[in-house]
Amino acid sequence: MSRWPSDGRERLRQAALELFAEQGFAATTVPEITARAGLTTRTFFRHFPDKRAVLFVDEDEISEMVARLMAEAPAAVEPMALIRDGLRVLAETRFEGRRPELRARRALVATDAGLQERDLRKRAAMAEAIRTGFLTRGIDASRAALLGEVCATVLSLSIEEWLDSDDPRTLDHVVQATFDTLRAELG
Amino acid sequence: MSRWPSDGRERLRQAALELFAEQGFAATTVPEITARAGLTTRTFFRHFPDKRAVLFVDEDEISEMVARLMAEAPAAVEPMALIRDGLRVLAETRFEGRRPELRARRALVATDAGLQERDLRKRAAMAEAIRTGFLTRGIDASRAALLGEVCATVLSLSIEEWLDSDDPRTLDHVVQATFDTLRAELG
DNA sequence: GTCTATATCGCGATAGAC
DNA sequence: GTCTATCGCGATATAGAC
Repeated sequence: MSRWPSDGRERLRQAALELFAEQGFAATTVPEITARAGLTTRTFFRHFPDKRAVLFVDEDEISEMVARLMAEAPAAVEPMALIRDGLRVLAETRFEGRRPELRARRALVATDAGLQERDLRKRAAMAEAIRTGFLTRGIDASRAALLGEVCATVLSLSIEEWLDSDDPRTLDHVVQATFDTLRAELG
Repeated sequence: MSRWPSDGRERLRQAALELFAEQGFAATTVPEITARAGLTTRTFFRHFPDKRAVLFVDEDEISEMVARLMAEAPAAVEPMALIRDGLRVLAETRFEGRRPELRARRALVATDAGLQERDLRKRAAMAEAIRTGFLTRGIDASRAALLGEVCATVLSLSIEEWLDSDDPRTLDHVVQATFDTLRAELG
């Protein structure tokens, strides 16, 4: 057995989420978090690059998932079809069924400017992953960048609408509706 | 008369930009900046909310400009026409002729994650200003949000392309070309 | 203007897993 | 032995309170 209870990272995450919920993000200090987790301040920064990172542990996972989905799709699949299918998979595996949890997280992020900026970086990372995926598939640079940004935009707006409402539409339905609205707007 | 040469804010900004260029953003401390400007650390934070803000002094101005342009346009102007004209004005008054300066700024922002996040917030602020403008003009909420985001996306991608190349196209031309590409992509 | 809290990170030591 | 997680101490910068 280890001298220290294992999985310190997860204990730190749990403690941090509890404290953020109890007293807010800004009012919670790293020493408070580590005290609750039974660790030291220094240890916190070995696991997380900064205090905000606790709320964005899955940031990289989405980009990796996007990269994998795009790499695995047959070369013949057209860009917009790939986007449609990819967003459906993303919606079903990472969003559907988590509405309450995601709402709570959104409310917390809304309380702090630093968290909002970090959230924007997450969106940018997704756009970048899509751009890279299309470049790898042989799409030219400006088309790839445009597809990445539009895809990230449509997804984030759709998530907002989906979280705002209580109607039983799935996120994927909202995404398709957003694309339709966009087409109508530009056309 | 003041005991100190006036316009401390501008001296701070100059000193900061020099030091950022000489040694990088992260390696430059606020005490260093204020020492060069002949002021105290406290004075720096009276003028700027944080170290990054030095590079984003015009952040609010663009949002205000967007709000004004949208409020002044006749009610009969269609959304996409308003966007087209608004982006043209923005491109001509705030970007055209500043390519070298904007390139240097972009290179600096690229060196620091914190600066990139702040840059993303600037983009988000613009999208939000456009969204609010359309809401005021009576457009429904989801259309307004979509128009704001798409507009911000097209502008930022166009700026990137315009800064990347040395060709003599104006930013406004690149913006229109980006809209055309987007239409083709979705259609 | 001064003072202070807090975030962040570098370094060397230590404990246990393998 | 090596590798990794942790500790304890301390330094510095940012940022805000007073």
